[in-house]
Formats: sequence, C-alpha cells, structure tokens
Amino acid sequence: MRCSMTERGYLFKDIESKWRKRWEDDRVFESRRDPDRKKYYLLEMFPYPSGRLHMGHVRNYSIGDLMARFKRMRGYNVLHPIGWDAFGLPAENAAIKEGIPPFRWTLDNIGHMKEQFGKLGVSYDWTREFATCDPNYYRWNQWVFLKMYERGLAYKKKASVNWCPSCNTVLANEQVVDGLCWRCESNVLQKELEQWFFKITDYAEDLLKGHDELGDGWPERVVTMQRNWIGRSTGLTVKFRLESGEDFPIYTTRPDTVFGVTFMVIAPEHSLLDRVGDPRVREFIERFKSQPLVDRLSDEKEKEGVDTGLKVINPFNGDIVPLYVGNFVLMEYGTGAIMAVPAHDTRDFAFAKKYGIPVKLVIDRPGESLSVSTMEDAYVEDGVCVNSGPFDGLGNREAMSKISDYAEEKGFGKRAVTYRLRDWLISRQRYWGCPIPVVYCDKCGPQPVKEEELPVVLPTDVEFRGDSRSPLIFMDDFIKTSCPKCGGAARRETDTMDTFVDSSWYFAKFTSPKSSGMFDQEEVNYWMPVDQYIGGIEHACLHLLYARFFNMVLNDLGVVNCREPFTRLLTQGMVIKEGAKMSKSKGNIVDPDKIIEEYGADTARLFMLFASPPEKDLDWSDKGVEGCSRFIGRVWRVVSKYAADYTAERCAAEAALSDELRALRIELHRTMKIVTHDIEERLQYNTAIARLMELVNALYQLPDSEAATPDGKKVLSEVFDSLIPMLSPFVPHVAEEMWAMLGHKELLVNQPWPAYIEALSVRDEIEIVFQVNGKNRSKAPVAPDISKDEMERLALADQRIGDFIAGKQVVKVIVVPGKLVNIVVK
RNA sequence: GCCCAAGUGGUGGAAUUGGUAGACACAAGGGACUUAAAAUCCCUCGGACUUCGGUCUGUGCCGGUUCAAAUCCGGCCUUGGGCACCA
Repeated sequence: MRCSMTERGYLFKDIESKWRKRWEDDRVFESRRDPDRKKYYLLEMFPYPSGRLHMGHVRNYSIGDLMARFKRMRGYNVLHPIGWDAFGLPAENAAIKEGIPPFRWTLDNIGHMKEQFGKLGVSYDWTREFATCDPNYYRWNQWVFLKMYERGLAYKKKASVNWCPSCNTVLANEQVVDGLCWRCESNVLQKELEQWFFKITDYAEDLLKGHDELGDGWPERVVTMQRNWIGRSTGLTVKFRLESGEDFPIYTTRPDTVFGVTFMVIAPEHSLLDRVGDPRVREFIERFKSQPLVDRLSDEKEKEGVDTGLKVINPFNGDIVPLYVGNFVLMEYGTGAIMAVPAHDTRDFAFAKKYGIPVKLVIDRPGESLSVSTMEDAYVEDGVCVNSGPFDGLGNREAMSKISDYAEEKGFGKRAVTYRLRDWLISRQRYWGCPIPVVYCDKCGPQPVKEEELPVVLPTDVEFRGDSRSPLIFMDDFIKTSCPKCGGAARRETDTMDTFVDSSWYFAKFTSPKSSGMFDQEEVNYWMPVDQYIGGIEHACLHLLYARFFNMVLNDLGVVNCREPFTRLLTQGMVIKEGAKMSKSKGNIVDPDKIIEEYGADTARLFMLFASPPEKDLDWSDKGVEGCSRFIGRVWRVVSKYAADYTAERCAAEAALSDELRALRIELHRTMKIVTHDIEERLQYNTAIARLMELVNALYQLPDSEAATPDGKKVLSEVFDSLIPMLSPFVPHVAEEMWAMLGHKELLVNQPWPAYIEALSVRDEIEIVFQVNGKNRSKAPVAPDISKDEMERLALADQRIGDFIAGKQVVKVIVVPGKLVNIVVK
C-alpha cells in the first residue's frame, strides 16, 4: 500500500495510527518468561499521573523505547512495562481546590496520559500496567511494613522532624533541599513529633558496599552523590565525664587532638540541658528552637553559644573544661555533643576567640614551631604531637591510632563508625497515600494490623473540608476498629506512607503484576534485576537510594533474589528552552501534543534523540524539529523513488561492481558497523542518527544511470533492507510503512537487527596526511592496508613535502598507520 | 570552603586510544526547478590575509610535556551540579 505525500512530506497521521493498531492487534510487545532466552528488563521511571505528559517525559520514554526496540531486534526477551506512581499530593490539592475526589482525578489523568503514550508509539507491554493506588498493590507496602516492624526496621519515635507548613506534613531528610520543601519550596520548620521511620541506617554499610557491585553500570556522579549522602566517617567515641560523675560521651574523627580540648559544646535539644535553669541558657534554647531550618543552615550563620556552667573532665589528662550549648551542634549526629579543639579546628577556633576561651596547641608544624599567641586561624594540617603526654613527638596520623588504642585499653574510648544518613521518615499527615497498618489501643499501645487483615483499604468516598487536613481524621468508619491483641476498642493510624515507599518496589511488581502474592517467585527471579533503568538525576539521593534499600530488605525477606535492583542506570538530562528548564512560571513550555499533532510522533522522538546525547541537557529548538521532519521526508522520498525496483536478489559479497555502487555498498556496511556500536556500546544516539543521515545523503548522490542497472537495483535493495531496520528503533512507524512499501509481509518490529559484512565495512581508499614539523602540508589517497614503509616512502616522494624539506635535515619520521606521516626537520 | 562535571563556528553538537578540529544538523548565502511562491534538489559556509596555488591563526585564559594536545600535566577564569556547621 502506498501513502501519498503531503506538501511537508508524508501522511504521518494515517501511518502512525495504522501501525500502532497492527502492533497492538499482533500483541508484539507482550513479554513472556522464557528461561531459554536471554532476558532484558528495560525500565523508565514511571510517571506521576499529573494529567499531561511534558517534554521531559517524551525524552525519557523516547530513549527507553529506542533501547527496548533495539534489544528486541538483537534477540533479547525484552520486558518493557509501564505503570503509574498514583499516590501523592497533587491529587489531594486538586480535590481541595476543585472538589474532585483524588481517586477519580487520578484515574482521569491516567486515562488521558495513556492516550498520549499511545500516540507516541512506545513499545510497552500494557498487560502489566498497574497504579500504586490499587489496594492489590499497596497491600504489599503494608505487608513489608509489618515484616519490617517485626524486625525492628519500622519503628515510631519522637524526634525533631522537618515540617512543611504548606504541604501540611512532615518530610524525610532527603526531601528537604537547602532548608526548603523539595516539592513546594516552602520554608521547612523543625517540630518535635512522634513519627514512623524505616531504619535505612541499618543498611548504610550495605548501600555503600553495593556501589562496588554496580561498578561502571551507574554514572560515577550518582554513586558519589549517594556516598556523600550516606557520609561514612570513622573515629573514636570518648567517654568524658561531668564533674557530677556522669558519663558524657562524644564522637570525634580527630582523636589525635584530644589533649587540646579546651571546651565542650552540646546541642540545644540535648536532654541534659533540662536541668540547667540559667535564664540565659533557657532563652538561647528557646530562640534556637523557633528558627526556620533555612536560617539554621545559612552560610553566614554566626556560631553562637552560652556557657551552661557545667564542667567536663577530659579522661586523657584530667583537664576540667567548660560546657557550652551551641547552635552549630546537631542532636542527630554522633552523641549530640562535641569536644572542641580550637587550635586545630577552624570552627572551634572562631568560637574560642569569640568567647575568650583558651587555645591549646597539640600538633605543631614540623620544622618551625607555632605559637598560640600569634595564630590567626586553626592549624589543620598534619604535624607532630606536643602537649600530649605520652604521645609527644609522634606524627599526628600515627597518634590517631595510638590514642585510640590507649583509650580502648583504658576503657574510656571505643572506635566507632558514624553516618550522616538518617533514618527514613515515612509517615505523612495526608490522605492520598497508603495507610500505615497500625492501630492504637489504650491498653496495649500501638499494635500492627494482623497480616491476614491486609489490606487496610484507603476509603475513596471522602469529603474534604476545604483545607489540607486529611479527611481520614474525621472518618469514624475508618478510624474505629478493635485491637488485634486484646480485642478492645482501638483507633487506626491515620497517617499514610511517603509515596517514595510505593516507588521503591514497583519495578519488581511488573514481573508478575497479576500474582495474588507479592510476586510470582519464578517471574520475579527471571526478570529481576532491571538491566537498564532510565530517569532523572534528581532522584540520586531520593528514589534511587530508597529503592536500593527497599530491595535489600525484600532480599533479606527472601522475596527477591537480587540485592541490587538496577544493574545499569542512565540519567538523562533535562529539556531546556532558552537556557532554562521548561516550566509554567517561565512560560517556556512546549506541549508534546502540539508537536505530535504537527509533525508526528516519529519526528518528536527523532529530535529528542538527535539534539543531544542522552545524559546531557537538551536544548529545545523548533528549527531542529523541522530538520528532523525534513530528514524523515528525505528517507521517505528516496525509498518511494526506488521501491518499485526492489528485488530480493543480492550481489555476492565479493561481486565486482561499478565504483559508485561499490562505494555505496561500503558506506552501507560501514554505517551498520558504526551505528550498531554507537547504540550498543556508546549509548550515543545523536551520532548514530548522524551516520544514518550520511548514508541517506550518499543515496541521493547515486546517479540514476547507476541505480537503473541490475546491480544498482540489487545494491539499493540491500541498502534499504538494512537502512530501514536501523531506522526502526528511532522512527518506528514510518520505518514500518517503508518496510511494507518494499513488499515485505512480516512486521518490521519482528525483524532482527541487520548484520554487516566486515570485509565490506572498510573503504577501498583512505586519505593520509603528510606533516612537516606537525603541520599539515599534503595528503594522498592510499589503500587502507598500506605498510608503514610505503607511507614513509610516499611522504618523502611527495612534491609539496619535497618543497618544505628542501635544504633541511630530516631528524625523524613518525608514521601512524592509516593516519599520517610526520617529518621532523631542522 | 570542599568535591565533581563542563567550556569547541552565528546555533545544537562531532572528533571512540594523544594523530587531518568543526562530522551531522540548524541558521545564513548562492544556484536549479517554477509564471511566482512553498516544497524539493545541488553548492558555499571558523577567522584574517591571498597572486585563489595557498599562508597564518584558531577548541575559556596562561604556561608545560610531546614529533604531534580540544584530548595529558600545573596554575587561573567562568558556568552548572553535589556536599557543607556531620565534630
């Protein structure tokens, strides 16, 4: 069947819908487990059903679909599923504002976005689709919660937590960016609240070790970000003592400076301060607690403190030093108190100067002695121990371990590893999320819901009261229940789970979405781990960290075999327009629907892959889209021109052909080789497309007289039989149409990736360069297998080179095979 | 402050291991086709000079290593990202 051309090019609308229907009818993208075939699980981060796809989605899914289709053609058993990250605040905010129930709002959005996905022609297995707001899905959130609760990995504690006043809920540490809410950028406050946590800190070491297993499958950048976030440090916990005799432990990474302690500092939230009645101290603590988090984190924030009047004894030398309360000491890190060594810590130095605290030097510069009275800042470099009792004269590096040994022997110190990572705060004071499966009994306290009573279903017929309070707290039907332990009256937990819990295991559920258990074991262990995961880098320390943790827990529970869920990760860049991220507020949004309407999905996809390599940011350009559309038209026209001459006959590999045909044939095989390498090894799709464009340009250079010969028809048929399959992962619809145009009956999506002939992938003649003293002076066409001696001979015999070296002495001749000859003269 | 990227024509970007800088595309200019336009096809396209053969110069800046540097090393500048009172 032929489609007539439009003025622009081709009738993409008819073509695109026709082939999507064929793929759907033939169920070509539905995958089935097959232990005899090599599996490839490809996944893009699933979308939140906001209602509309944006260009970032289009880019993400274009990259993913290219890889999925390519791997299919390479013979892999590919799993390429999609679903919906369907819980979350926007649905609830829409409900409050417009009165639409979150459940309906979400389903409507899914419906619309599904249509958009349809138009893009992404090769998903839609039979595996699910949304995380489905009780059959989130019941397993609850199940894992119960298992974690049993093991002490899910627990409730009162702590100073991040509170977003705009979202009206608490946030995990990872969800606070520079003191602001990651979602709405409101000022985050600190509140003392009792909240549910997942003990991700138990897995800190595993998460770090796992990075080695990921190797070069993950971008170095992401691994570094996670490593920094986890923030492992090694040091010593030292039991100082209060004058009253109580233990006063601190953690330090600089045990070598412990003889230089001249004061101690304690966090304002520390319970020890409850006994200090001094009004100046009380006032300081109150002022501190009311500060928004941004102010506390601010750069210029002065280090402030007040002397508590308490004294602390240094177990190493018996020194008695004052204890300050300070605004820079964190309750959540270490023991919430520090030893301060002003001589060797910049911050302590500034603090000591401010409050007139003495400075004691314990590490001296090798060679020249430092003097406390003339020091203008702390000495933080390595040196030699002084004023350190038995350790005097040791290098400070050596002293670190000697002093640690000493403290451990004496029993007042212990080596310790500390992490910056905090436990994951997972409860949210909002409605549209997975209920936490806990009930509160007046007699028995908090009790986990019994496993057989799962799921705890989130009611969907809810009424909002015009504010962000969760409707659950007014719903007696939901709240009133009985205690699983004593059977007495009890109340349900009304907090829901962080939606990052939902997205921490959805990838495993895709392997067996219809299973009545959490997973079908055979399926999950056949498909997992995800071979290639694709998404934005903004999730480096959010979703990607949580998901790794969660998968390790699932592994420990015995429900999945793999430890790491994502073998390879590709972090695609943002879509930029006029130098800024596309956003409503900047007014620089390009609507994917409009682009697809005007140019078709193939053009939209091609542009996304051609404009920039996947990891880099992509600059949107209307003209660039135009160019991609033009290229598709160019291919279309050249295929149309020769389609009637298509033949199944092929020239033998060694067939003697005219110069033009032979050159074209070699261009074809060269292109196949390079394109395969660019896609498979380099993940650099823009250069792969550039090579395909060159091949098409070469087709346009072929004289009609050559094309019309019997050999010409055979060579052109050979070109199309490989060119069109190579185009298929980039522009699948139009490629399928052109394939059919040649008379092929089988679907192109089921064709294998074309294989090139090595002997035909090398040009007959290459150009080498002759240099004199490193400057290009001449060139010559030669056979590609030319010897070094012959290259040198040709260079020296070259007329122009002769002119340049005449009367000079040849010092050296460097020959780079197949590239150049450099003649060094003086 | 610390750590990590990046900086190449008018623009997006190529250059895979130190070996012809600027592939491919956009924009611009010219030509062909056309009554004309659009579309299409072809050609030119870093800068300066040029006797039109070429010559010099050029990958953020300064220096170095090398026969040869966008690529390696040292120092600096700019942009982006991460971490930042983590004891």
